[in-house]
Amino acid sequence: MSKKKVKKFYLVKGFKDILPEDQLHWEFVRSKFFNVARSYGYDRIDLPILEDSKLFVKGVGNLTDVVSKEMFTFETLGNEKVSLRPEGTTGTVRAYIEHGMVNRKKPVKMFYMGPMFRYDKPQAGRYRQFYQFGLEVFAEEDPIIDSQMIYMTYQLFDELKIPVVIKINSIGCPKCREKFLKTLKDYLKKNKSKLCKDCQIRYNKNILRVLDCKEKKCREIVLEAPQILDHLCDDCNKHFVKVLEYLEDSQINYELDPFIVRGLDYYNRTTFEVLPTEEFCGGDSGSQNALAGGGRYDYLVKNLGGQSTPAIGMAFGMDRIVNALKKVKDLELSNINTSDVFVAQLGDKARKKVLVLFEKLRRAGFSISESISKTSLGQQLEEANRLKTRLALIIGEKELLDKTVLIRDMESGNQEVVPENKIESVLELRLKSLDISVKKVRMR
RNA sequence: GUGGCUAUAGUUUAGCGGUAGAACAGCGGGUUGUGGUCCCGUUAGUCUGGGUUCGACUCCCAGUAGCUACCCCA
Repeated sequence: MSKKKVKKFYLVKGFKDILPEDQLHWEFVRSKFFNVARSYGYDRIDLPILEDSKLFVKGVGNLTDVVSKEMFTFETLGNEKVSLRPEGTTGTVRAYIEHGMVNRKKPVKMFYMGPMFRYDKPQAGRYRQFYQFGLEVFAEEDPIIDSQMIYMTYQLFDELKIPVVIKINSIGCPKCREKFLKTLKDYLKKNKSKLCKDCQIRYNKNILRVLDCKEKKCREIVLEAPQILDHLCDDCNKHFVKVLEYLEDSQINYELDPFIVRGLDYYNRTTFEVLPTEEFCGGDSGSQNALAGGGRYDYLVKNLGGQSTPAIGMAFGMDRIVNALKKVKDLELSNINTSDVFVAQLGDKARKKVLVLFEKLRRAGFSISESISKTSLGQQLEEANRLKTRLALIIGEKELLDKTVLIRDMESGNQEVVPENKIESVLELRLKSLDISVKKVRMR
């Protein structure tokens, strides 16, 4: 025996498989998203994974980390420079403009779901291909939309049984931000030498980011720093006050957090992030714990060549949410892989019969399963047991001759012989008496 | 991109400078016309490449991968 080693093929770094055993959780999250989005009047849109690189450079901003060092960018055979989308908002805006959605009934509400790609160093809760669910509302400036989105988010996590806190801030409009940046710069100038190395760089490059530096010495300085909330212009201030007003008296667990600065250039006014509560995380919070985030982007549509259109949107990190969901204790996932009836066979003729019977019952709407490649009855019933199937149909030589079917209750072990032509009605009766809804349609 | 930690069957893991052991899962059987429990059998492993050594899974170095902190973000 030669011990030749076959070279293994590894997953590409930062990419992962979502295995069958994880699909219940994913399915659960997806279906909650769909339900909530649809009930709030959002329509689905599916966008390409590949877009013109320029779109992201212009939309997200070429100074952002996401665009400047985290994009999968390459040239096609036709020399087009394209990128795997790092986020969903920009593409949605492109579609909004490209399909003349300005002319649609306002507001235009859409949701999307799919993989995003960022060339980041992978670690807990961070992958190079990850999945986002996103909501976008176009052509509505009213602050109640901001509040409703936060409201919706809270409902969603409530249904998922993941306790969260929503951190809210307003970063104003370009006008008030400009003024604020000056004030901030003046303040930090005095303390510049005390800031960490990174912040020295940020001071010149993106001074806002100094505000959410985690270094102790920076935090101390930042605590005393002027806050954008105190420097909003009248309009922005009014808008934000309204947003908060609408949230008053709600059950929503939210906090004002003046340090929520988003990393994408297009944001303005209301911004927010969703974090699991500390009690829920226990000790191992991990630093990649933002489950969702978003905000207004009132200038993006115009910036990408459309008419000036106010807009707001947010994205949910599905991988992280699924991860959090696994920590939820009293979670009841309806197993889409279970069935009510199992068909077993013995002998080649019976097998052939079952091949057809299975299809007949399936079409009649029964939730049914089989293990037709197995020959021993023991193995088949074992499978029925594993699938937690309540009833099993058994067909062997004897039943073939008599034109009957044996129905076995897997829990009590009781068996009854039923004429072949009455299978469906008897099955229906038995299931009903077991309080199992008959002809259930598999949830997708 | 900068640090830290780790690497043994599919999974979780034990171990020793000289034969790598278990549990779970899988497969087969006890029981080819009756599942769960139980019993028996069985498949399968030291990340890769160097070095030290009579001998390395063990010690050293490098690579790779995973985890993790920073960064960034979802």
